Amino acid sequence: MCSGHQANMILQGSNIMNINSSSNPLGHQSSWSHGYPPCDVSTSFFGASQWHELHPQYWTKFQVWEWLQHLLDTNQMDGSCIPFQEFDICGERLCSMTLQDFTQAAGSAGQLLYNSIQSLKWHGQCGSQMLQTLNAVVKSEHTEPSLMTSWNEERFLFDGSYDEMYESKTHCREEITMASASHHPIDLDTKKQQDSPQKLGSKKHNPRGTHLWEFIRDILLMPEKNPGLIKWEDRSEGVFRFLKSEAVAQLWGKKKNNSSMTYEKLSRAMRYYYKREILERVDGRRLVYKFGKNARGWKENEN
DNA sequence: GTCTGTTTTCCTGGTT
DNA sequence: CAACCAGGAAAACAGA
Repeated sequence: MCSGHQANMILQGSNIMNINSSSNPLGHQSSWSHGYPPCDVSTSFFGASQWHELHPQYWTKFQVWEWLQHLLDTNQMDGSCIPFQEFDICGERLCSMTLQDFTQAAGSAGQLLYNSIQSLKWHGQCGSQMLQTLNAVVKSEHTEPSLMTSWNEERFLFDGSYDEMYESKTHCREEITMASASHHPIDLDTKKQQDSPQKLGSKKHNPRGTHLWEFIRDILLMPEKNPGLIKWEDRSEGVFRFLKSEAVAQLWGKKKNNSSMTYEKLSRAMRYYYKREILERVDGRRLVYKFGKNARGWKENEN
């Protein structure tokens, strides 16, 4: 997965970048970016997030989204815990929301969101105290130490942030059901005992990383940060097309720390998905693929 | 160390 | 001709 070296580069970039900086947080100029708009896709899509450096009031919609994602990641909640569609708002609006608003918008997760935003509003950052509070309320079923490390060491790596959100949807749906049924915060100490080992082991491979198809999906799901790499051809049918095939391959290679990745090789991996019905063939259309029945998390109103 | 699932690499041949 | 597609074979890789 992500090497420490790569991790450090990204982390450093995200920490030192400021709005006027033109430096590439990944530390080099990608050859494939030549000829593209002056936008490093690896930066704009994955790294160099600055929501944590700005007062929430000044967040863009996307930064609001990143904050939500951060909460999910940090607390090992999954995507269905927070209805992102309810937070298609900028920071100013977010800051004006009351606890009631949050609860209305996000149900049992509302309290967490409210606490977090209050802390950010008054302290300017998501401090450890905050995380402890959050962790006390929604704990992970995972116990690996890395998950409990400070978010600023881990959370801005482009590894795993979006996939986890989708991979554990089912799990969180249960959490939400439990929490709303009991009107109590989610107690995962109890829940942990209820989970069977098999269930916890259901995330067999790739617990933190991402599969190629998830990587592709996540690019598609972030239109604001997807500088023309891949686009939906038919959103409801899950049909999409590569616009910059080699750029996507390079980005994938960057994620896997493999500088020799090409679209040729990426597409071979994509073709393996046909058999597993993660993708369906789209005949006669170059660079066009379609999500299959075993691909999850791409539908607009999938829950 | 083995097993297994996934991805990478290389390849041949075909299509747009 | 370049770029892409299809899929076999085998190696590499990572997690269990």
